[in-house]
Amino acid sequence: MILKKDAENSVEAASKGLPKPRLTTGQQSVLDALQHQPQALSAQALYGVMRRQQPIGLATIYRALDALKVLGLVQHRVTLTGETLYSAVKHDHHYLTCLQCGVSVPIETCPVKELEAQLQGASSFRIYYHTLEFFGVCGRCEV
Amino acid sequence: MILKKDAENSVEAASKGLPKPRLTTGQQSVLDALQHQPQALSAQALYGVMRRQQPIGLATIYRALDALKVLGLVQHRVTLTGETLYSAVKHDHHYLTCLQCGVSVPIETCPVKELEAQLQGASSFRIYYHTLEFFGVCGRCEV
DNA sequence: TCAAGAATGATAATCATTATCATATTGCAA
DNA sequence: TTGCAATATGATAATGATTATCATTCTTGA
Ligand SMILES: [Mn+2]
Ligand SMILES: [Mn+2]
Ligand SMILES: [Zn+2]
Ligand SMILES: [Zn+2]
Repeated sequence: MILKKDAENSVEAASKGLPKPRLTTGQQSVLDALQHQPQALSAQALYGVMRRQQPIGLATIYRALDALKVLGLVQHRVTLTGETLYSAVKHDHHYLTCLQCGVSVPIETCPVKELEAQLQGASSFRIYYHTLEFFGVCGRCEV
Repeated sequence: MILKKDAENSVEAASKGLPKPRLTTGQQSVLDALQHQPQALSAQALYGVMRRQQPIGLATIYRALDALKVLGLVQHRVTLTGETLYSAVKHDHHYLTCLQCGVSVPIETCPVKELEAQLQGASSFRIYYHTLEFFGVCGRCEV
């Protein structure tokens, strides 16, 4: 009897032109969970969310996130408090952050698309995503 | 007798238009040390460098770096390994980094100057610096 | 079917950063 | 100039996120 437990392992994102990678069950679970989240999450937060659905280890989540990053399926950014937030690679996430109180305002515009394509061609890199964040002091915090 | 130990506390950088802040001796030392470094350093590395010249505590360095950031005199960025690197705010430091091996290639171009000025005007923020980094996989790491 | 290799999960170990707290320094009023 | 309250500093403990271990459980291909 053949177990039909292949969840399609659909990998589409940035991996165009690369031999389609097969994800482990852990990686697939983490990717699914991330794609169902409205905003970026820390590994620990993801752990809290996922363990309610299925048993999974924190180490597996960290390993999966790293692997998914290298595959171009997940992107990351580091907050001022030092925690890393992960999200599925869909659209950009850029912010204007106050160094004093930490408040972050999302930025819609992104002027680096062209440079990215340019770098992609000029370098030997396959670029998956980028981080762009402005730091300063908000009006409430300024003297 | 009046001790002439005021090291001018010259603060020029991004603090244009703000009441000139007086730096503590610790902050001034850290700023000087950073300005004499050719590249960004971690707080720990800075500790190693500075303590050879004068006695200073690691906590003081961390506190000074935070204060200097809020003053717009120091900028930071976080590496893939999780350590924060600091540098005096002079010019931008942008990179193209491999998620697999960690190699980082400096990028000269920066297309966000305009957006920054735009945000500066549209928001209530006083913007000091920004981070911009591209992530992907380098040629040596790609399958 | 089965063994080798890969993945997983529980847990210990790291390590950068923060919090404490006692001491030293500074700035300013008297 | 003196005295003191506020601030800064430094040694060290505590924290917390991430990583390393390692025994166990899947996967996979011969
Ligand atoms: Mn962008
Ligand atoms: Mn720039
Ligand atoms: Zn603020
Ligand atoms: Zn690489």
